[in-house]
Amino acid sequence: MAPAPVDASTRDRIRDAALALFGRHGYAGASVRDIAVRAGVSPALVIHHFGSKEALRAECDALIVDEIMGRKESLLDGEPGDLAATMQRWLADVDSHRASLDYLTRMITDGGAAGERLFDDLVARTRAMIDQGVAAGTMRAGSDPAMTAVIIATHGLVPLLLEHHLGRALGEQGLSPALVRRMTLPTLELYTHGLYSSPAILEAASAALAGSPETSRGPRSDKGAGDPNQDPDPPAAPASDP
Amino acid sequence: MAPAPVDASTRDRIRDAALALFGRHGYAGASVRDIAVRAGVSPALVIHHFGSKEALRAECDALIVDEIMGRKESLLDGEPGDLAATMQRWLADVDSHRASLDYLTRMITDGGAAGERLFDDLVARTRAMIDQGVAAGTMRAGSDPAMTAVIIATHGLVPLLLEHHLGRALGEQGLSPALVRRMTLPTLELYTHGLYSSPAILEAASAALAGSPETSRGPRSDKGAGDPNQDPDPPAAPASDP
DNA sequence: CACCACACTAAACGATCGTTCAGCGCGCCG
DNA sequence: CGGCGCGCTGAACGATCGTTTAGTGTGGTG
Repeated sequence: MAPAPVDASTRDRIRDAALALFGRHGYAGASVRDIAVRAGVSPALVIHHFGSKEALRAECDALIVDEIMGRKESLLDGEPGDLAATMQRWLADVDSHRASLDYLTRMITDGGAAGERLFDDLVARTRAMIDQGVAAGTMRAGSDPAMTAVIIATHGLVPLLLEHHLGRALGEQGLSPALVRRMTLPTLELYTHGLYSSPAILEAASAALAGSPETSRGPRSDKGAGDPNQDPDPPAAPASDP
Repeated sequence: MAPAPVDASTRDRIRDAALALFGRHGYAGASVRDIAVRAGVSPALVIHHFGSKEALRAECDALIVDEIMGRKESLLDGEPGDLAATMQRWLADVDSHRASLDYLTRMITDGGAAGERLFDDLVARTRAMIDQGVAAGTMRAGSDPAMTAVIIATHGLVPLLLEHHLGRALGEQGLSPALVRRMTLPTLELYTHGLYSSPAILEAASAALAGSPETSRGPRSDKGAGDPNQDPDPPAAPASDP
């Protein structure tokens, strides 16, 4: 990896240092002084070049957006799947893109206009990819395409958001290439066969929601949440303890 | 909602204020003075009661863990699914549990021993639930049960982690009960039928991975290992840096 | 009443934050 | 050569941070 090439311009070195530290510690957690030390300059020079810490952040945002969306094509011109393709490429060698991926995670979690645009674009591209897959017959059409696209897109972000937990829970530190590869098959299994072996739960939930379209006081089956990790019994079963 | 009941003890009021502000702005983003103002006391009293800001955080952690795991049962005694069931109940009316859910999100994302234990426990319970489902015949057994449990568990956390984006992308603000309900069917569809209409992609990826178990120069099928969703990959956190 | 424990506060301390300021050195242009 | 722009720095400013200190009032107990 080449975090801080000495031959780069001083301004670029500061920007790269900011990108690395914002990504690792968050915007609030990375001080201008820390950034200056990493870039080998004085804190005053950081402000001199960028005007303020917030403006420096904006420039980092723009750089990452460029890197994700592709420098040469506009946001929506490429193939629908190329955002995912870009991320795939990044996955191939994690280490060299670690700073960018860290920063991307912060953009999505820290909240901000740039992060919102990035997320919305990711959802839009996922939606287009699904529509294309449905048209080609390789994917199933869901009952709520907009929501399905959001769900699929967010599921794709999980390894980014929970990298640390994923690595730790599986005996590695961080998200190694080996871990990424290990995720492939179980993920594809889930997206090919699902988890449930019968449509009983889906049908039960569907019937329950159709029966109580508004806030349901009645059926205890309001499983609303996004996870299937609810108890394996059908929606009618009550959930127990407080 | 009742954020600060006046009749509660002062100590509890401080703790509740800290929980709300830590959840909303993060640990670093919420100052002792802010917490004191919200609790209607002086900043010094916060330290007087809890010793330090970090100790206050620890008490908030413990409170939330208690609330999630259930006050009366030990962490692993209950039914395998009851952690998910608890989250289900919380999501059923998000507004009244807003502070706890926000804090839970921070615990998982901010990194810390309590958050790690929480995550690991969630994965363990998810694993147990899947094993139980497989034994009962209601779920399919995956090729990598440990990884499958991690994936399913993390997918369940998505609505929490990306609440803001989810709401915005779907035209609401935050995670409304209506939105939670709307997620139910598409999620269950995904977990029942999957996304792909044929096992072709899974089989291709399976063959490719079997052919190159170690660092693969990559199946040239552009989608090969990749599916729509896996985008991510994060950086690890090495120890050192200036 | 005397005494003390304790909830509680005002003020301040030292550290660190983002930012400003005055100035230094050096290369370029007249 | 003289001046000037500019990359760059050390020092400082004011704000805010977590925490400490010294102290006040009050209520219970001897």
